[in-house]
Amino acid sequence: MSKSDRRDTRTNNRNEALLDAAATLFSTQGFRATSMRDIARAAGMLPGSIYYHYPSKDDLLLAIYESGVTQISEIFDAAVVAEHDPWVRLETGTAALIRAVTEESAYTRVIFKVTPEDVPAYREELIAERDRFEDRFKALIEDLPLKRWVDPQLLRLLLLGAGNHAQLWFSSEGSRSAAEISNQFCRFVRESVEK
Amino acid sequence: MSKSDRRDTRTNNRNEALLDAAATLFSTQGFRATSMRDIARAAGMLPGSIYYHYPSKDDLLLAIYESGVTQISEIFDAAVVAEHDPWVRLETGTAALIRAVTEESAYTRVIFKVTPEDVPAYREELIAERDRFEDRFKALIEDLPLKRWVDPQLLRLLLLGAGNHAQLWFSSEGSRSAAEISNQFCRFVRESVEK
DNA sequence: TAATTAAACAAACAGTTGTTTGGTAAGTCA
DNA sequence: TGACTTACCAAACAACTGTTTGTTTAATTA
Repeated sequence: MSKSDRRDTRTNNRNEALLDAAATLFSTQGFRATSMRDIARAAGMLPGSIYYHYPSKDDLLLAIYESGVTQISEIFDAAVVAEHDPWVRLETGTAALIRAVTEESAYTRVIFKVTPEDVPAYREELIAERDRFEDRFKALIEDLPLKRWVDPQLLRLLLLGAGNHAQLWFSSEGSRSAAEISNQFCRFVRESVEK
Repeated sequence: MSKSDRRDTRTNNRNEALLDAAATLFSTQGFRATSMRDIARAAGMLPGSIYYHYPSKDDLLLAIYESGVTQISEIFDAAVVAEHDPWVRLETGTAALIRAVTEESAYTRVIFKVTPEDVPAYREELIAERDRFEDRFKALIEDLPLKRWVDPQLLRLLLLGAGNHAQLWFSSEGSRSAAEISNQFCRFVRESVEK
């Protein structure tokens, strides 16, 4: 173990527990409903100690957001890369989205629970982060052979909006898996819009 | 003008201005981001005066929610009642939904901006109010002649979710009207799912 | 071993939150 | 006219908010 490794280990040790605690609380209660004291308690430290790691509550969220978008992007890419048919790619990508919204990690769920409007100071930054993922979804739609009357942007917003909304009704004990939901959603549109 | 009329007029005079102010703020900033002082200022009264009309901030929201659901239900019914073809009914109903989410009154927009989880004390009540509207949408879906493999519940959640999400991207100066969006959304699914 | 640094604690800060209290002017009604 | 009610104001309340400060402990480094 090198010097810098040992140092990083020590440096990031409680930092990770802090991020985990904050991500869990933000993803379940929301940003505004979660206080720094809530986070500190869950992370096993005092409120003031958080400020050694992050200069503000907003910065704490930004760090979680960045990590969450990186995670969902990797999950998405991994699911899609193996497929070649554009419709299969759309279905596996949509399934990855629904998993990220409803299950997966607290970090990915934060992205869909906390809206950029909750943090005016970092509104632009959070939107830019989101776009890092949504651009991937956009590319998937653009590869589809669509009828001339179809507005690809609206097709994207239909699926993205429905996926986002799954957060409110999806239950992991429920009868339908993310894959089944994704399969239905894509079948709902394919025959109508495919050229 | 009868006694009770005159009394109601006086009683509800500023009450209405208060509700309007609160609905406007809740629908734009959200529930938690809006303080009683914000509302009082917008309504032209002092913070404490609000408590003459409503016993708590939560009750104020509940009143707005009830009014909003009544409004959207009337708008929805009025749009749908004139049509007989189930697909046309779905399209006009969806258009009414999108209008209620994005334009229309502050009261209808509050329903989609403020989630029941924002007000734990009235969570059940708010969900029940929402259902008053969503049941209408459900009935529309149930009237559609669908292929056997189609799960009507998921079809409902697809359209409802996408409509809900329009709140985040719809712009009234944008190129697409609520009717055009609704038309596209319904065409996206019809040929695929229709028996 | 001595100096430095990482990572926290303990306690307070100023501001904001929803809410309560006591008072009051104007309108209603017997 | 006098009792009562409506609809507010003015001021305070306790609790909570994100954040800052000074201090301390333990590990690392020179």
